Amino acid sequence: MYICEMLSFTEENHLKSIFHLSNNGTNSVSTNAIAESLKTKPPSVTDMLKKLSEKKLVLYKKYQGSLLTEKGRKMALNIIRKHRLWEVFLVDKLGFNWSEVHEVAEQLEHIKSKKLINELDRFLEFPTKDPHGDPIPNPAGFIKQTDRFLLSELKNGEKGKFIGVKDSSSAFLKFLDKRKIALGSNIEVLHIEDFDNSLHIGLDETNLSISIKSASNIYVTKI
Amino acid sequence: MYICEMLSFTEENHLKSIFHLSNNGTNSVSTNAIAESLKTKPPSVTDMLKKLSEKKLVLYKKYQGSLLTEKGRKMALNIIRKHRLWEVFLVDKLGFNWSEVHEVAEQLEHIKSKKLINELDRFLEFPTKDPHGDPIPNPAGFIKQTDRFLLSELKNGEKGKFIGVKDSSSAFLKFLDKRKIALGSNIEVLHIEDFDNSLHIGLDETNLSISIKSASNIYVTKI
DNA sequence: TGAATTTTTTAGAGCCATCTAAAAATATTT
DNA sequence: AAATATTTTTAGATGGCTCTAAAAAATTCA
Repeated sequence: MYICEMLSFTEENHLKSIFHLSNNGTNSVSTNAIAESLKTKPPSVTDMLKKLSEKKLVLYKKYQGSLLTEKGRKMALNIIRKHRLWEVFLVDKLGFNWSEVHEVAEQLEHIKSKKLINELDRFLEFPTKDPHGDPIPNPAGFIKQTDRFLLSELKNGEKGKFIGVKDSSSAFLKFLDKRKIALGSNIEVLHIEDFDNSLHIGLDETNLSISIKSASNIYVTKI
Repeated sequence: MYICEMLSFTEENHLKSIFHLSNNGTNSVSTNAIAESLKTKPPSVTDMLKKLSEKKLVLYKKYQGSLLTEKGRKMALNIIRKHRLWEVFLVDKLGFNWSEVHEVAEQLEHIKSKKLINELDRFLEFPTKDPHGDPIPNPAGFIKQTDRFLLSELKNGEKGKFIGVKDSSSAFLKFLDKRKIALGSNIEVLHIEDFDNSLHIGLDETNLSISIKSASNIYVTKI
């Protein structure tokens, strides 16, 4: 029988970080980028890459960055699945705001129990998106990404439906809350300011103006 | 502002173990007993006791055993509160059997988030007992124990209501399941066998016989 | 009470995850 | 292409948790 080896929290966090930095596991990722995203130092990452490489979860060649193997990618997606399901639980069942769930989910995602996560999935009625609009991988590690654009990529007059955020920091999510920009909102680009590239947008019955920086953190589907 | 310091998993497990071995924190506990209950070795426990002693969670004098301080007792109860609330969640919401929850709850109890546990408590509608009949401490660390006896302490003809187990190992819980002995069952001691102290008991409409060992793992209230 | 036994601690080691400082490799710039 | 800058790795150290082996203290027993 195949026993899926136990990874430490640190190992799991590295896999997840590589996945996120690599465009769904397709690109190779630099050591420094991983270190920065995990708020650790490059030498620690180098050590970990060697370990993950021995476990066949990462392809690692000195000085050449690292790439997830298929096995590593599957494990990363499993952790992400857990993270996102827990986020749904926290928001839908426990009444958390979408800006509060990340830190707690970072802990919950490391709980080891197949039954737990599958029963949680059922309990939540098999959600397909987390509270930030990100897709939830299925148990086999399959994930489907909907076609999406950054709001900043839309041209004058184009319309989009807000389906996700790029930066899901608490600060940015609270920023959106304050402006009543919620997942599912329809947004129309009314005008793009030449001077600072800020956008005038129509949102439901109101108009408002947001910076280019904010607009580059908002994913939309064109409608 | 008072920041409640972060304990490691290991520290938390030691506190919990001391609590369980000390009759709710009232007795002093031997190093070997802790080691055995945590499946670790005595020298590791000695080291940990020194650390917990420095943190004022335990009163420790060389060779004299260790006693929880009030602060240590509160922290232990907080971990137990989390453990038991998660057990309720697993059984009531996710459909786990009471014999399956312990290992997962051992992981979940270490998640750090006040809001999480308080919202979970609310979501579960403030349960007072876990699936094994053990009382759930309140957020302030207050726990109330109902008057109880071991089934093995009852005399011929006495009746009790099954309210909890002493040994909540998966094996014992499955043993009870098989015999349809469930929390809340009314049990009458019909006869105590001289030869091996085994008990003939009446349970609902049926009679059955159980060993003294099993009977000393079953808590009842006299009725 | 003195010897034997048990319990507990100390000493010393290893592993994991982390760090800093310095060396090596790669990339960039002039 | 050489000099410079950046990235990455190596070397070496630390702290947390674990262990075994041996010493010390406490307890039990004869």
